[in-house]
Order: sequence, then C-alpha cells, then structure tokens
Amino acid sequence: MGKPIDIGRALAHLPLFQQLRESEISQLAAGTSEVGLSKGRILFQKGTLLDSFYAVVSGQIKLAFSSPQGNEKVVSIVGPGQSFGEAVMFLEKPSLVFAQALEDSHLLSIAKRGIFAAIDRDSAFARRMLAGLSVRLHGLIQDVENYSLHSSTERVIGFLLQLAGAPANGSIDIELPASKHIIASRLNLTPETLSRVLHNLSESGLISVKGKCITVVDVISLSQFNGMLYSLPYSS
Amino acid sequence: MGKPIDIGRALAHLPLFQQLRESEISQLAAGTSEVGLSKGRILFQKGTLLDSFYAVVSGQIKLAFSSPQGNEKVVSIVGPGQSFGEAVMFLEKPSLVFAQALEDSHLLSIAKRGIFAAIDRDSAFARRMLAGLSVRLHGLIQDVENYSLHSSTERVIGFLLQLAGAPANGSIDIELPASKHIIASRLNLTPETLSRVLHNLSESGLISVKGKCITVVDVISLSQFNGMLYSLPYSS
DNA sequence: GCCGGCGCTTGATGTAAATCAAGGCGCACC
DNA sequence: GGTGCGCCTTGATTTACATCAAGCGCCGGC
Repeated sequence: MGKPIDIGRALAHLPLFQQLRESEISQLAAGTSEVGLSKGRILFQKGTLLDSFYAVVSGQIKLAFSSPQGNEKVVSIVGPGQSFGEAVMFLEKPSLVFAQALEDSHLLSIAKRGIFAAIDRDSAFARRMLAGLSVRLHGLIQDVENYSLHSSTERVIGFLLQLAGAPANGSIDIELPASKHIIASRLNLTPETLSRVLHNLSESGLISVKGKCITVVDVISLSQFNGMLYSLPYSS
Repeated sequence: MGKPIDIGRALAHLPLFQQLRESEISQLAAGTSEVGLSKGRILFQKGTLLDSFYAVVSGQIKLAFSSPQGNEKVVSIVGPGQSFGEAVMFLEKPSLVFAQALEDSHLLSIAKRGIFAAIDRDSAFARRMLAGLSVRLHGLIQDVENYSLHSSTERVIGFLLQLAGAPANGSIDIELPASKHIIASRLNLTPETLSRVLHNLSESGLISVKGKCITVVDVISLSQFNGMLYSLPYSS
C-alpha cells in the first residue's frame, strides 16, 4: 500500500483543517492514523459504531446500503479531500451504510477525542464542523428532491451538470468518476436505464459519450432540456 | 394568535438547550423572537436565506419541496420541541424547501448570532449542536434508504413502527400525526396508494384503521411482514 | 333536516423504469 | 492472434405505482 504519509501534512491539506494552527494540527495528528485500503476492501460494515471519522487522501470510497435481498444502493462516492463518517461518530449509533474502496486508497482515521479537543479549544473550528455537516445535509436533501421529484433523465442531466461544475456556456468534457453501474446506483437507476438515457441524450445531440468520457456539447441547452422532456418518447 | 410566551422558559424546554445555564438562556432569549403562524401560512419559501432557525413550541410545520409542475413533496413534519432550519442557517445558502404551518402554531426564531455566541462560550453546546445535526443527517439517510430500497408497503410499515416507538410486543394504538395525504407525500406515495396499502394491511389482520387512529394488532408480526411481501398480490 | 365540500376510498387504465435475456466490444493474459 | 471475461448496450416483457375517474361518508353551516 505504498510508503507512509506525513500525517500532519495530510491533515493540514484538508479543507476542514485549513485554518488550524500548527500546534493544533500536531495534536490532532496524535489521534489520527493512516489506513491503506486496497480496491474492493470494506472499511466498515453497516451497523458499525465509529469513534473516528475518515478523510480520503487518495483513491475513492463508496458509501452504500445493502439490502437483505443483496441489492446495493450507492449513497455517496467520496474522493480525495473529502471526508465521511462524522455524523455516525457524533451520534454514537450504528452506521446505516457500509464503506468500500472503489480503488486502492489512502485514508486518515481521525479520532473523536482529537476532534472534541479541537472543538473545546477553538470555537471557529466547531463552526466549521457545523458548516461541514450542513453541507452534507444540504446534499442529502437535494438527493431526496431528485429521487422523489425528478425523472431518470432529469437525474442524469443534473448529475452531469454537477460534474461540469460552474455553469459555463459552450462545451465541456467530463470524466465519469466511477464505472457506469456505480453511477447508475448513485442515481437510483439500473445500469440498463442509465445506458438508455445516455443514448437518448446522445441521439438528441446534447452530449456525446465515449466510455467514461462525456462531452456536453452545450451546457445551457442541456440544462434547459428538462422543460422539453414531455415531448420525448421513452426510447427511440 | 394567543397570548405572548415566556421566551426564556420556552427555550429552556427545548432538548437542545436543556443544559444551558440560566444566564446563557437569557442571552439567547435576547436574540429570539416569537412567531405566531396560523394554519396554512407559509413561514419561508424555497430559496430563502435564513439568519435564524426555528423551534416549534406548539402546532405543526411541514417542510416540503415544490416542483414547477405544482407537485409537492413533504420532507418532514416538525412538531413541538423539534427544530428546523439549522443547516440552512449555518450554510448561508438558499433553502431547498419551504415551510408551512399545518396547524395554528407558535414558533421561536432563534438568531444565528446568539447561537454562535453560545458556541463560543460553551463547547459542550457546540457538541450538542453537532449531535443535533447528526441526528438530522441520520434520519435523512434513513429516508433515502426507504425511498430507494423499500416498496410502498415496507415504507408504510416502517413509518407505523416508528410512530409506535419502542418495539413493545402486543398491540399499540397510534394516531397519525397529520392528514393522510400529507403522510402519503412524506412517504413518497400518492394518497390512493397509501389508502390501498392500509387496506391490505388491514385485510391481513395486522392493523385496523379508523380515520386517523390505527391500532397495530401485533407489532412483532407487522415488523416481520416484510419477509412475506413477495407472496402478496398488489391488491386483492 | 338538507346541502355542499373535502378527505378518503375504490376501480380501471396508463406508464416509467425494472427485470429478463441476449449479444457485442474492448482488454488483459496466455 | 486468439480466448475468455467484465462491462456495457440493446431489445422484449413485466410490474409497481401513478393517474384518471367516480363514488362515498362525514361534518359544518344555514
């Protein structure tokens, strides 16, 4: 799993900890350890209690539900610089999701005690932590909105636009952050439907697809496409 | 909208603030105001920025999405002692939902500045705030799980069991916390489907329904019913 | 008491997406 | 250069739920 990492350095790079002093970082570092995880490995199962949370240094982690019938639903795909597990850590309740590496990954495991110490010492840090959870909450609400109010095509478009980032006009190239069946699950679709939706958008001339690479021909008209959905047959 | 309320007293009763000192409460009280809202009134629209959050003293508030096509999807039904809007306040981004009174209601509007002051002064309060947001997050993830992995019947059963509270065995009486079409929307169902599901459960002898009052005949077998779902025709 | 409206139920029909079932296509490995 | 194997696509069929369309019962007003 590669060479060990300078934990302090890695911590200081995380958005959450950007504004901590050197001394605070090193205190946090005392409670954090490096975790190497090779592709496919499970970090924790659904039902686990956490007394640390995780930050991704490199690689990619998926958070997902598993149903007794063996179905699986991806809730979130977490990449470098992002973190997960805070809420479960604070709550001291079993996690509803499991975490699995999509690629060989390096994580930091940051102990609760260190975080609590940082909160005690620095109320600005506490606020940043609150803001972080709020962002998470906001995202989740957006997901709920997507699942319950938007069609499959709308969800795919929304996802592409989100990947595209800033609403520039003109064309943008995007690389899907994971294999299509993972993306499909993230969007609450089967791989088959994702494929068909992509095909349709492609036929309509709005995007072109080549493996994991998608180029959005015109961001504006893609984002306006929602309005014309009624006029489209399901497949053609 | 009734007589004014002792704001300090009301604040002290909220779970979030239980452990604050008298002096802290009165400082918070300085930044909070009472809001009376009659049934059907909208507290804030989707898109609003909040610089306070709200706690329900009496009555009931619904948080919901509205889609351009006029559909509406209830995200949450908030009752006395509960609060909402924290995440939007911390984030300083427009709210994704709107808030509307389902009954004549009394709320407290608690200003951001007061909360920040409390966080600065008392790190235990900051932790409680973090725990509060974590609970919210956990609930939302559970919703996502329900929407994406469970059938309509399973969602209804889950909801009933949640209302029933502790997993006692034997029978329990429940009163639905709102009209059926609100509940249906909360569960991502149409009123028609909710009605049919309730009817089926009723015919199977698991519950009996009389208006808003539902008695779960046997909590255990209701919670085990999920397993036998495959054997049931959709309606009969 | 009767009337009107609203919330709920019930039935018939429609439909978006899932599921089932084959292929094709790239890619690593022998 | 094949050969095998995931990953993706494509088509046919099924299905859970929504939608559309009546009725029904209950409650409040006159």
